Amino acid sequence: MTAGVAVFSARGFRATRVDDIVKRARISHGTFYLYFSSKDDLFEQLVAEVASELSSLTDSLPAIRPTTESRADLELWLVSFIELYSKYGPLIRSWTEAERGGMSTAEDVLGTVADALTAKVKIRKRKDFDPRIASLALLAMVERVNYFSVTGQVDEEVEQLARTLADIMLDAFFGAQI
Amino acid sequence: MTAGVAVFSARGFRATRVDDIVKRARISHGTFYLYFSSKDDLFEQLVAEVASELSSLTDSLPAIRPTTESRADLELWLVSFIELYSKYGPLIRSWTEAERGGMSTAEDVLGTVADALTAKVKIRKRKDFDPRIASLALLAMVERVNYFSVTGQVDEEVEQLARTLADIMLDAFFGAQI
Amino acid sequence: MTAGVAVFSARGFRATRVDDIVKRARISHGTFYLYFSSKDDLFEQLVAEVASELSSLTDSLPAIRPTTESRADLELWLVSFIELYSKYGPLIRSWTEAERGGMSTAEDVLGTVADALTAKVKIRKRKDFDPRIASLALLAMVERVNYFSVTGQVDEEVEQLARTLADIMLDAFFGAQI
Amino acid sequence: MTAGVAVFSARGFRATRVDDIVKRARISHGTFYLYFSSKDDLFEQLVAEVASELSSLTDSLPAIRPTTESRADLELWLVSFIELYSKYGPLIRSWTEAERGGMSTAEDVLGTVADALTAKVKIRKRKDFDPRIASLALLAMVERVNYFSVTGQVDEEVEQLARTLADIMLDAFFGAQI
DNA sequence: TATGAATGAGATTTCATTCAT
DNA sequence: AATGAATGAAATCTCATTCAT
Repeated sequence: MTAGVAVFSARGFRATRVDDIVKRARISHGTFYLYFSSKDDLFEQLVAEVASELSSLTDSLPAIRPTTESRADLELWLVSFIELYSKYGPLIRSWTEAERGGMSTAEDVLGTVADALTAKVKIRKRKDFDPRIASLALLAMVERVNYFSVTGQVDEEVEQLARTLADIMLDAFFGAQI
Repeated sequence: MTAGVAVFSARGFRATRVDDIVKRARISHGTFYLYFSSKDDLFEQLVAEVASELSSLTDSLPAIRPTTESRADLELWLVSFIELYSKYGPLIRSWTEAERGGMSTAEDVLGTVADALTAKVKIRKRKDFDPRIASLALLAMVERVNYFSVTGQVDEEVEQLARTLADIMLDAFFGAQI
Repeated sequence: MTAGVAVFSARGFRATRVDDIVKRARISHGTFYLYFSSKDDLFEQLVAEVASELSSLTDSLPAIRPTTESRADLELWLVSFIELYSKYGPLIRSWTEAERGGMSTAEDVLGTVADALTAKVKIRKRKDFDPRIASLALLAMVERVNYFSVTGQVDEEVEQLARTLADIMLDAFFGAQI
Repeated sequence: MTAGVAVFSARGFRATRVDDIVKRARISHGTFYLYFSSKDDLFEQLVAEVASELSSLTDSLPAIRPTTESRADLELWLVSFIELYSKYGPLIRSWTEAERGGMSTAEDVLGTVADALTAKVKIRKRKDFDPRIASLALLAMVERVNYFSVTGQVDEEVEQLARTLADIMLDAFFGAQI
């Protein structure tokens, strides 16, 4: 599974051959099929793992309020979120690869996280925009910034990133900096 | 090329067979190879087209200031940006699929747009965060929201989306609502 | 036909595409098929031309005797033979490419020349070897030496080559230098 | 590889389909590509093998002197050379087919053998001709005679052929029969 | 439990030939 | 008489999966 994460992340789902995976894992093709019924199966197991971690993280999302404590909580949560993305970001991207019939998509899962975030916004100072859209937007933001961070195109510390993103999120939700 | 956009968008790069493309274009395999030297070649031409449109759009990005006029300009620009994404979003996503050796990546191009955006922010009220990160973040946001919009998971009008996103961007840059 | 000789010579029969030929001749595919019913047809016409020239040359082969005059005649003839090979050598080689059903092969034609040569050897001083084998051998020799000459790996004048080859041939037939 | 020799010999490089090879070898296409990365690759491996055998044979070439012992040695060597040609002759011919970029050509290799032969001629009674040309010429002769022998157009025993060819060679080099 | 050679269906690509203009 | 875009049959090559050991 570790090899799977590595290779799917590097090449995307369709482009990775099970040969790539078994070579990296230093096992034989036969052994691969002893543990996974197919390439799809491995991918689905991986995705289930990510979805589950993402779901736990979602459950731990703090209430979002325009207060200093809430801000600190959000920053901490964002650090975890960013770290999850550091590990699984490219895998989640490859999950997005179109037409994987039946399987829940990365977008579905992120939609769920966005819904949770929406639900956590306790006070709405701004009546003029849909908090769900904002949530979606903000998660995308986290994801992308993390991607650039991972690829070395942005070189801030995780804590600094979390701070910047928390700023943007709180401004977005409450219309002014705390 | 139109058929190419359609099929690559629907199925992703690796998953589309040139047979899908020629069937949709109602031409033969032979004809396909008359105009494109390979499946990769078609994809690269498509990508070049998108990159070029994105580049033109980037050039037309207005100055970002905490004023009402600037806000209106930004909203208009965002409408164009969203529309470009409506057309090419899934293609850009499939562009991300795996290391496509040599070719400039979707991320590279978006990084350029982010740089342009950064340069357009004329007044910086907030000294505490990197405008480049903010730009990256905000574009990701636009992209994602658009995706949900295209797939029908969000059903606001383009204008309403542009308004919401402009709000978030200006708040992010200037720390307060105009 | 000129383009055909050039391209078949350079790439061999199977490897040349009619596209190569029409590009070099600066005509269209349509025009090609106006004059030749197929790629095979062009090749066969070319081959017929070569076979005919070779046949004329064969007819002019002088009697081979261990005399100074005969030697001079043979040298002159070899000059013509070498020149024919300079022009058509690679084409004849590509003619050799196996399995060209029905068509007379390059080997058949060279066999005919060898038979003619055999018939021209008027006096046999050496009873211990088959003049037909010698003829075959000697023609091969001319062909090969010419090939190296054409490709610049041997840089003697045609006349010098003819002299050397005449020496070998006469020695071969009569067992001693004239 | 055995199947490859057989089919390339019978049909030439371009004309043989990998389907011909796998059918003859009674394996699947997949298996073929397990061992050879392409049709070209198999051919190159075959060619390397031939070049290596030819090179060994070249190393064993005896010194050429106008003596009875030398003559016997040369005859023995020619038998080996003819036998090599019986096995690989048509393959070597198909090697000649067209520019096969990068790969050493059959002509290059034969040039090497000719150089070795030149170097082995210990005494030069005749100052009037280039031994390299003679060597080239003589090898061509062996090759061609062998071809006719293989195709049944000449039906002498290998030993008899070797004898005839040795005669021609020694006459050529020393200007008189031993 | 592990292996890896073998498979074959399916993908991409080539190119001689045609035919409407 | 000439064109060249279009064709499609046939070739090359890929890779997820199996199975005898």
